[in-house]
Amino acid sequence: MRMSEGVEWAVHCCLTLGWLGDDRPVPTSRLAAGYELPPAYLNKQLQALVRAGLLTSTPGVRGGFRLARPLDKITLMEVVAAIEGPDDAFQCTEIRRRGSGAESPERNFRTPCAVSTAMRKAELAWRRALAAQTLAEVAAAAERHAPNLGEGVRRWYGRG
Amino acid sequence: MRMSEGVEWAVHCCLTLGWLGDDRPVPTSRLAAGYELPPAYLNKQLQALVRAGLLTSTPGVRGGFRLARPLDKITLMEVVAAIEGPDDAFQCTEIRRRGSGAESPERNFRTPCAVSTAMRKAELAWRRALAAQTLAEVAAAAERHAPNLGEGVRRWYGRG
DNA sequence: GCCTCCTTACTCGGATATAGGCTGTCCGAGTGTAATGGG
DNA sequence: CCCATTACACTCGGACAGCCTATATCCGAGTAAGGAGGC
Repeated sequence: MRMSEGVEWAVHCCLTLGWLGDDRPVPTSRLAAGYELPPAYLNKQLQALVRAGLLTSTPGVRGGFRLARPLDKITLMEVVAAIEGPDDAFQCTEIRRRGSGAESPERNFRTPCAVSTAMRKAELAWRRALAAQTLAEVAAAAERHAPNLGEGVRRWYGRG
Repeated sequence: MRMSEGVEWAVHCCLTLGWLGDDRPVPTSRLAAGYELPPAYLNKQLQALVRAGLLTSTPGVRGGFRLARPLDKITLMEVVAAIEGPDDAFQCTEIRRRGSGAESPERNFRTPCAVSTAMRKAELAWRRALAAQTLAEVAAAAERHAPNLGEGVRRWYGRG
């Protein structure tokens, strides 16, 4: 079970957009250069963030992406869901009904599968932990070890 | 991010072995028939459980697999780790060091990446929730809705 | 009748194909800019 | 000098290949059972 690499890219790009701060959109090419990522593929990931309502895109010459909301209104859960999709990692295929289960009609399969319930319980804890952290908190944690991080980013993007 | 289907198979097979109860090993072909699963591929998953120390295998005519420990000594975390491997779902590739980061030598990259830390925090919650649930508890939850479940399984496997 | 040996069938274990999804790339539609020509 | 027009360069957006892992399968090594033969 490996999470898509796009999640890492998406979180970092959102943080960068937050540090830049102003409302001028940033094109994919610039963000890709800022992390040495393949521009076209990064664009694909940013499109997913737009569809999820986390970013807004503006076409045209001075176009690009900007945050749809401030960082303290975006949770890690939203970014992960935007890239990875809404499905749970564990997907119950109801194998309990097949084979031996099919031959015991006295069992009621209306009640949810106990295995699925247990796995879902754990995933819920994961989702809660993701939803409890906003991107603003992550940005603050990053700046705790590098106080002038935002300034450096603004300088690199030519927005000092 | 989709978890391997083998996790579901592994948990259900362990529960079945627990319900059978006795020490006679159960071959893969029988377990596969009990859930209508491809026998050879199920065997591969059970091999992983053996390597993880959850099952023991015995070759030969009356061979097969049996539980290495009782169900209350096996957690969901162990089964997931046995099938999915020990790696975290989110793998930090340190993109912060590339591009703009490479040109700011004043930043200290000794401290862990804040994004990675936040994601790891959520995954830790997931792992804790998995480790807090034993297979015995899952089996008990399943029997709560179907009291004679174990008996039905034993009958199907010819061990009434 | 009992013990030993041998054949045999069955099981696990790893090596080998196949498929689906993530990764990566390319090209077209659209838009704001900037130059250019006319008034 | 000012304004309208037009060509253009740049951006997003979706459609198109490549690779890597999960899925599925097959065959060989090993083992214990069960039967046959000899004592």
